[in-house]
Amino acid sequence: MAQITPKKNQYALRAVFELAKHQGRGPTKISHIADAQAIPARFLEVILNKLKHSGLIASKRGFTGGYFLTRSPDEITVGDIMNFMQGPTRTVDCAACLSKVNCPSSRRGCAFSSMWNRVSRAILKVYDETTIQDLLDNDRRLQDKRRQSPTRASQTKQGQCL
Amino acid sequence: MAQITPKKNQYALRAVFELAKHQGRGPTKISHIADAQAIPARFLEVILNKLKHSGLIASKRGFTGGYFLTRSPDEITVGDIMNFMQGPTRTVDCAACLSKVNCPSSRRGCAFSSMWNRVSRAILKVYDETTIQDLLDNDRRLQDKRRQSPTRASQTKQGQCL
DNA sequence: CGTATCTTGACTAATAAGGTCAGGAAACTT
DNA sequence: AAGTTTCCTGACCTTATTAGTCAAGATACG
Repeated sequence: MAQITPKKNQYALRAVFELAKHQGRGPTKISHIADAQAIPARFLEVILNKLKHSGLIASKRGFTGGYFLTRSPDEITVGDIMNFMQGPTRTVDCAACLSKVNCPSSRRGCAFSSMWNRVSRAILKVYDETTIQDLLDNDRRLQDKRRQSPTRASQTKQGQCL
Repeated sequence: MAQITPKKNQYALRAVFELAKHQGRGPTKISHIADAQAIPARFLEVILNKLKHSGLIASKRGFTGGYFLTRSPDEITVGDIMNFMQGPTRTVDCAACLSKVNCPSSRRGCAFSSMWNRVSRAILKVYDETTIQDLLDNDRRLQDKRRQSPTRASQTKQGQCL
């Protein structure tokens, strides 16, 4: 099935989400994030390292080291993460043009370009409107629900679902 | 770069678009569509054949054969094509869930699921709102513009741009 | 010093996308 | 009826992208 966004980006998002959970309580280790969010640790190393270059997260080495957010969760949007992870914008020059060289899209568009642009913007809009804090709130709300009426689902290990 | 939708789907859309251009003038041959829309002919065979199973298009064999639409272009949406091309919906069960087995998404959701669902719906909405006729109208409008102020871009072979 | 952590780039494996081929079946033309 | 032109079908191949691993190094703490 066509994925909305590559796993790598999902991992990045979930890692930031996990960091947000620990916000204010010192650095969080890769190994912990990997565990909590069910991400292959070695792969996560690569991702977090890349993500560091965005400035959204920072790190500290050594025994008490780990990663942490540089801003509060309500000042980070999903869009910040997604945009960084997939180079600059899917929006420009005729999003899905097959032959960018000959496509005069940016000046005049082609029959399809306006639709692709609307799609791109629609996706971006959702990402930009969603902050990490929103996700934390979702999470909290769901946990409360589960506490009220526990089921088999509530036993499931954390971090399985993106 | 991450593609919004695979080329196969883009080809399908462009093929239907091309058929719409010839609507009412008898079947259009694969070879013509392939040519007009710059799609590899052999690949297009596969795509059109699949698309036939959606009922959106039909075919006729033999010397005067080819493909044609079964409804008028304003009764076909891009969503019809996209939905058919990529199996049933990207929306259900936690669109991007990593571990569908353990994910209780459909009943309770996870912190991320509501966002993924909003993304899916946003995409689908654009697709569903756009008819093939809309694309034809775009195309017509752009051609008129070009006729008024011809540039190098206007010389470009047709069908390069999705 | 020793251990635990991040850092980095190069490497490999798996999967999906993109595309091709050959042989057959229908339908028209003459 | 013969021949040609088209669609039909499934199996096949190739390439690009995604996913993931590894090893050696650098930093920091105790």
